[in-house]
Amino acid sequence: MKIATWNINGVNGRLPVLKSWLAEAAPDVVCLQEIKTSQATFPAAALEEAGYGALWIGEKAYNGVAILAREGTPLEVLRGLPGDGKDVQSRYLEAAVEGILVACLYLPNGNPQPGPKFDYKLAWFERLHRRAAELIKLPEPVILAGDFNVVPTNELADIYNPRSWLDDALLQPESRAAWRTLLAQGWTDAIGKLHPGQPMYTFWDYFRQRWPRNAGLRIDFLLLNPAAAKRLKAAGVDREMRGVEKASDHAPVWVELG
DNA sequence: ATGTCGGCAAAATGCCGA
Repeated sequence: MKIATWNINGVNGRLPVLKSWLAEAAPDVVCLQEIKTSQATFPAAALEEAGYGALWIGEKAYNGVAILAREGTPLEVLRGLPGDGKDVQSRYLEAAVEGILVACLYLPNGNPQPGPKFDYKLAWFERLHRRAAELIKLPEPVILAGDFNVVPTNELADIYNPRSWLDDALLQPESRAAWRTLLAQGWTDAIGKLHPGQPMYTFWDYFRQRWPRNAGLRIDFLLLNPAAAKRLKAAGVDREMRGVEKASDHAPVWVELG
């Protein structure tokens, strides 16, 4: 069973790219972030034609997440991250597919920092800690998948060169501490586990020729609870999707569970 | 500071967020 996550950066503008990747990669489950569409304008019919049922939380122009499943619609478990009734941004969705609980998340970027956007990022992270602490206890496989907007370390595995990113919210000590607190609950970073020390970048900024220079960051992750980690067979990044015409600035990341 | 995208409002250009 193949489960993927992809920050698609606009699902409607990216539909041809998404459909060609679905046909090629044939994932069973896909978590999408930054669908950038209102609830009513999500391309559900086109994805249905491509063989995928969908759940989604839209938001006009910004954010938005979706979970796609081949052969049927995912069963919704939770819509929105608990803990702040005033948070109106569409960033979190949970669904069950073939016995696996999948949480699709788009963690706030947090720039500029310091400031209210960075405060929102850290508060959102704490809410995620609380939800994840419940999920990791479940006996069935659970996967937290998405764009976590954190570069865990300055190592080459996570970033080509931190120099021009040192003031960025993605590299701040507070963001990294929140990341480590999450992992310390017992989650397995699938790519880190199977490709230790390798530069498995998932995002290349549109600016400054960063894709041609492979000047990437690793900020999209699939985190597995112990039941899911036991079944981990393979993991990878579909880098070639960053090089196509009209590419998203992120590439798909996937795991294969046995 | 800059660079480049997607989406949107109100128009072929500027803004926001990333």
